[in-house]
Amino acid sequence: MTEALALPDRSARRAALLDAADRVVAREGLAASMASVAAEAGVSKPILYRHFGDKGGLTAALAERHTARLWEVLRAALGTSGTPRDRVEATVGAYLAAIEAQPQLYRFLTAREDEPEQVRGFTHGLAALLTRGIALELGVAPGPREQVWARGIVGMVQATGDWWLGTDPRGADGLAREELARHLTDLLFGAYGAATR
Amino acid sequence: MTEALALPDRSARRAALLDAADRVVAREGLAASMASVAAEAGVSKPILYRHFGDKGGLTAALAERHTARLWEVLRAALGTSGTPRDRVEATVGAYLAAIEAQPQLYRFLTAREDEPEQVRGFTHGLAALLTRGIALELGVAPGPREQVWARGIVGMVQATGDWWLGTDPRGADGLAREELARHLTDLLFGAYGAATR
DNA sequence: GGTCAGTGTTACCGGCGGTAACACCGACGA
DNA sequence: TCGTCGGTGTTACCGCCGGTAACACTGACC
Repeated sequence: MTEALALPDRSARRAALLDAADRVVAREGLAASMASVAAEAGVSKPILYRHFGDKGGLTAALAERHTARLWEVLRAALGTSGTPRDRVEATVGAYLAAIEAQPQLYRFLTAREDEPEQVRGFTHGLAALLTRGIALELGVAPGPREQVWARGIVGMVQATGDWWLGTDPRGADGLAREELARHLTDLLFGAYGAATR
Repeated sequence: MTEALALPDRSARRAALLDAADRVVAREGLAASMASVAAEAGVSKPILYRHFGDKGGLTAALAERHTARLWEVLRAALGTSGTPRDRVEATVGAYLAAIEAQPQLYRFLTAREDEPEQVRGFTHGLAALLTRGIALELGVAPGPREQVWARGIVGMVQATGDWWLGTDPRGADGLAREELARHLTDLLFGAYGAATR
């Protein structure tokens, strides 16, 4: 009974809280605290905790909200016509474009998610998606090899992306996004091995 | 009360403090705090801070102490006779063996090193080492491509290693170290691209 | 009109990284 | 013999964090 009234209200509030979290994360990045999110939303902390449980819950909710859009972009990139290499390069480039557009958000989402087997997690979801994608492209069932490859590729792109965001675009090591994507794709397609042969 | 310590000079004290830090990190991992390190060493916090400046300084000192040994191991692995692929697999395996032997330590050292351009850093050092190694193996001067590849490989191995340490060795996704190293080496040598062709 | 669930608040907790302020002690010049 | 002075140690604190207990208000329902 009361739920019929509470539910729409709750979901609207939740959206408003997430809006506030978005703004704070965009402004403060990794340093975004629960207190600042609450202040930004014009409410007090316990409201935040009643909605999301703890900070991990807020992070997960934030991730869900943004990954939907990222999934679409990545899926589109994976659907690129051309060689498998083209598809990988497009996908890597799309991911890099996403983190370049909202660097603070992605730094926040990929920040060391503390040990307690947080099944939900941005990186975890990304790896799971990629595991399926790889298995599909290879035409096999997902196994340990696909899992390892997916984790590895995600780690590789995240690590280089993180480093890249910290470099001066105009500095000596300034690198265009396309060039970074090309180097990474080369690596994934055995350019290192080929060069040493 | 505090008796003792036949006038240890600064470097001896420093070594004792690092010994204590080693023990605490091995025991508490990421949760290791400055207070516990001080307690373990039987001194008070300000002593720690006078020696290392801040927590980043302690971490850097800990890293220097252990990376020397790791560098040797990796260099030995890179000197393996055989194909380039053999060398890469041996190197990846050596790194995985190191983090398997002291998981808590490596989790601590690779934990998100906060933004403030901490030039010293375990991951940074590793990437720099690998950049030179790759350039050497390719017979070229280190450039953007080598930097990207090094960062990428380090990120890839760290990410998978981290994930692997968290899996149950006896579980369904239990994976032997050698198998993980082999999958990663396959990936680096273009097995994914080859399989999709 | 009294009860009661839900929504909101304030004010607190323990723990963190980091530091100010003070106590002690041996060396040394008068 | 005394006084000062620098180095080494301590205690006790700061501000901030994530998280919560305890209480105030409000409005629907018997």
